[in-house]
Amino acid sequence: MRIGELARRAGVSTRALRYYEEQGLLASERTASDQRVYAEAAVERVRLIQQLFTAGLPSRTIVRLMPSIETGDASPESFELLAAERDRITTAMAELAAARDALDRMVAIANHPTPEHCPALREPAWAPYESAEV
Amino acid sequence: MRIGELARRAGVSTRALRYYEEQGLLASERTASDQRVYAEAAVERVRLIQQLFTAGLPSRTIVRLMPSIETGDASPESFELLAAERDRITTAMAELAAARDALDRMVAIANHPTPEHCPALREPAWAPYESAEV
DNA sequence: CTAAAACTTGACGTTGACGTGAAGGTCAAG
DNA sequence: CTTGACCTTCACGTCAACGTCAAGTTTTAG
Repeated sequence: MRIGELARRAGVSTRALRYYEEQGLLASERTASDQRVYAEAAVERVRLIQQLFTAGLPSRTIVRLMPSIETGDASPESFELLAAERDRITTAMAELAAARDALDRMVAIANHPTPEHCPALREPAWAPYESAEV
Repeated sequence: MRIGELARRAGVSTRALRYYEEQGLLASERTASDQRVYAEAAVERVRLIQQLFTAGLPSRTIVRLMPSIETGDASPESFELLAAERDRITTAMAELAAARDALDRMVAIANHPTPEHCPALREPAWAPYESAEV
């Protein structure tokens, strides 16, 4: 398949696919007139790349994981990289949960007509801030 | 307190604090010679801002939430915004979990000497990709 | 009094994953 | 044959949250 069909099927732009190739994330065969040709597996490959981008992995890191993706082996460096990224993602999830809790506290307080009775007010991670004391 | 102390206590740079003020996220009093002066509550305020940044909220959105933060009220628009961001964070957490699972599958496969016996190979979200069929 | 530390505004630089033309070749259909 | 969809490379633009000088002022310590 050519680049337009892959883009549609994988849900990305053709520009993104050329960018992936430029970064060494996605190989392609070429026709006699230099048009890119992809195998079926490229669709899922692109979706995996997108997933890793969404998880905050930069392209350089994904490139370094490519050998493991292609061959299914685990060089000790790749393994370490996988573990490190796994930890980073877990940390990011915890930070998201903390931020969501902060928003939830704001919602809870906003819903209370008498905030004096709300225990969340006594853990003021978002303490009211009127102005500075000169 | 002045900007340097606030920066140290909140764990950010002075540049960041001036940026927050520029974006309307953090007010400050000024001395006669225009130096910034902050109240104690600014420390936690900055930490909240950092937490929301970490959660992916852009400064424009945080600015729009500021009235709720300051007054503790819930204008319907602020409430909608809070709910929308909460949902976005929940979605982001799910995406992170999915990416982490993908990395875990790679680890699991790498640990298997005989991948034919590994059931994860039959859900190839990361299907092997050698080259395109011309 | 003086030197260092801290502060001010202003303005350009960085990073990553693309967007967006420009200027032109290629390919299936009528 | 020609039109229009699709493709190529090249290259500059974008956005956000700051980093990093520059050049001058203010505050603090000795």
